[in-house]
Amino acid sequence: MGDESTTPSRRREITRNRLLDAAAQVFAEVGLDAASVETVCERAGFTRGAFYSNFASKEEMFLELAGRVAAERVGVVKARIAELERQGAFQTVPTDALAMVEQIIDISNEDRLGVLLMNEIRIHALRSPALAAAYVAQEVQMRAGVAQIIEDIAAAKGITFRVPADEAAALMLMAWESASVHAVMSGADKAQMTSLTSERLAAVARLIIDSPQS
Amino acid sequence: MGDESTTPSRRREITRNRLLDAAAQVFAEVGLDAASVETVCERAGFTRGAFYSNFASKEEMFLELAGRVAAERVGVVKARIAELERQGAFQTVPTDALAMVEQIIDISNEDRLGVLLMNEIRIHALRSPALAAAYVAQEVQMRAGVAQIIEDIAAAKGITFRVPADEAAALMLMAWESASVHAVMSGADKAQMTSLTSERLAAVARLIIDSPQS
DNA sequence: CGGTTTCGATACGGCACTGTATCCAGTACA
DNA sequence: TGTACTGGATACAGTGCCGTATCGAAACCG
Repeated sequence: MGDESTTPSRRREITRNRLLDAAAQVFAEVGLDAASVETVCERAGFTRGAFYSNFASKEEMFLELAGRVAAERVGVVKARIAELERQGAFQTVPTDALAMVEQIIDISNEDRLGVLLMNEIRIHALRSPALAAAYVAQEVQMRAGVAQIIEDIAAAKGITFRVPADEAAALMLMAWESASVHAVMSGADKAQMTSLTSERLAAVARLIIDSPQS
Repeated sequence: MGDESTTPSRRREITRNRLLDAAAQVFAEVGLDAASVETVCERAGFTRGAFYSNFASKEEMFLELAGRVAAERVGVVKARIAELERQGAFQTVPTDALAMVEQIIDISNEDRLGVLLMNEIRIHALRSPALAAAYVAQEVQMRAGVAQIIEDIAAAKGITFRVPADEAAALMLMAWESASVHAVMSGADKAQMTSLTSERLAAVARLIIDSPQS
């Protein structure tokens, strides 16, 4: 993905980002198809002129947004790994599965809109090969990252698992996604979301860990 | 929810169903918002006149469709339970987790469009309380049904689980949904879908079952 | 069989959104 | 500080879709 040709000019970059931010909100709220270009622009404080000067179409913009979201999510996990390794936190990580999970989750504390946006991306990925590619790529990265964390913790605490780290990671991500959806659907606020999600993830973690906890 | 006032007339019922069937296809293919009432009608072999004579709006129709799909899914599981109990099949169920799961799954052999439709319903349920209610109700029923099957199998084969049947059921459904999505997204055909899904489910089953298999 | 009712087709007005073409202002650079 | 250019606003024509109102024909019933 290279630069177009010339420097994208600082100003242009800013409006692009503001448009993308607004789009993330609007797409999450009403969905890609129901969202009009106009609504996105209003939210960003621009008119459609600015939009078509920066993006070829709503769909093209959505593709870029999806990539951006994916990159950001992966980045958060990567950063978390680095941070944990840097401060050697794995030794001090609590024994309790629930507390353990909560510590990891808290970083990627996703809100209602975030969940909606990811689901919006997902369903469109089910219909568009281009989006699907981006989506599965992100998922692979996420799984690798989570697997890394899992392995680190396991090594530090002498835990063994009943399944390979990669599969464990897949299960955790699956549970995380599922729990988020349930939380949002039952109208939970952010605190409840975190609570419900981490509880559910802890249950999976207990299932994965080889030795029954104390 | 009672009858409107008079008998809905055989003819009317038929066109309603044809419209609903067409809608299920179209909604699955392009999504609720992108689907025009006209497209649905064309697919069903009617004009918009027929539609507005039968439904107040596209959204109202979607709500009804969602309920119908939910009822049908639950019905399939219920029927499966009845069938298994009738023929006392639990004794003859294979020991291998994978074969076991495959036997159960094969009934609800869902295709690409089915997965798309369920995801479409789900994401709209995330935004509409009415749909959310229907969705979680269906999920509760499904979980209960699957839990029933799990308990029956466990009793028949003297297996114990590391988690309560209800939680095990939730995990299985979660894995099932997740695997279906992955299969569709990677462009798998129906056979591959079944294969991938049952493999994944078997992995979860192995994780849930108390004693490591033979 | 003839009247009545029901149901779906056809016709119409209207709206929201799209994409482009043109215009104006702020910015950079000499 | 003047000039060239970039970026966003405004204006416009076109399109698709919606929901209703009206009409014709098939089913229903005495």
